[in-house]
Amino acid sequence: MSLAPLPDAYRQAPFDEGCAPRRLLRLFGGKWVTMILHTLHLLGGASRPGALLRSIPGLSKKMMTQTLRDLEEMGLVARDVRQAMPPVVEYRLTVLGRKMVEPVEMLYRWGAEHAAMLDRVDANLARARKAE
Amino acid sequence: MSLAPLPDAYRQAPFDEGCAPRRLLRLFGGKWVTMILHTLHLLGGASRPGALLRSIPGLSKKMMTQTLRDLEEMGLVARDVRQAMPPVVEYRLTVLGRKMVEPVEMLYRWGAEHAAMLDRVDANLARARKAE
DNA sequence: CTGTATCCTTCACGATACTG
DNA sequence: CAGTATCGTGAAGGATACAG
Repeated sequence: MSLAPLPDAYRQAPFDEGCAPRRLLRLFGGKWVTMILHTLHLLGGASRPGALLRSIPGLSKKMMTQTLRDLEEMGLVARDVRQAMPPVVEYRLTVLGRKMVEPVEMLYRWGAEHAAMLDRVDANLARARKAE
Repeated sequence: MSLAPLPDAYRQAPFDEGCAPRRLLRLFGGKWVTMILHTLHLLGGASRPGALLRSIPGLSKKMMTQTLRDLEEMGLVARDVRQAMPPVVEYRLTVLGRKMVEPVEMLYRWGAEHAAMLDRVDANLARARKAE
């Protein structure tokens, strides 16, 4: 899996504080951001909070809404509300959001294809910690 | 940029706590992990700590050594020491490390190619925060 | 069902100073 | 030059209970 030549912008200042890659990683830094984007993408169309919550083991109601709010502010996710009792709420990716999902999908794909490698990394870690 | 069909392992349990993608993201969670891997890769061959430190704005000596130790334990980075005064130390990616660099490079590449999109995300965020 | 408000704990990170 | 030790802080995340 060899990589194509790097674009110019990449060569210029790949290490600066505010460079694009660092900003991207910062954006994905939160524990649930990528999970939620990825799930919204996989479920497709509009998703209700309950479904989202059930789809992501370990995710709490609080962290879900908090993360969704952040994604909303970034313009990656839209929230639709239909007043009723009980209320009906749906979340969906915006156009911008669908584009930002690309790198997330890359990561998920790569991770799934190289699970064995991650096993080795974990095994190395466990052995090293034990040797102390 | 359309994506190929998903591999089976990816379909099976993409949401579980211990699934490969989540482990990958967890591995990259540290603030400096990806930066250091990426830099070791770009510099190529063996790198001295000083050079590394100078290449990554904002990185402190402490966080550098700490992160390098972690990467060593994972088997991604090797440390060569030549006893002398002053001592000569070099870090290089292992075979495993060179493979694990792939997803990092993907992120950097994508980030660089879509800097404008990241600008929009940041602008959205700034506007939303200001509107409060 | 969806969302908010508190409280509390943890730990990742940074600043600083010191050793060989 | 490389590395360690120590202390302090903020922010992220989890548990719980409540509200519309």
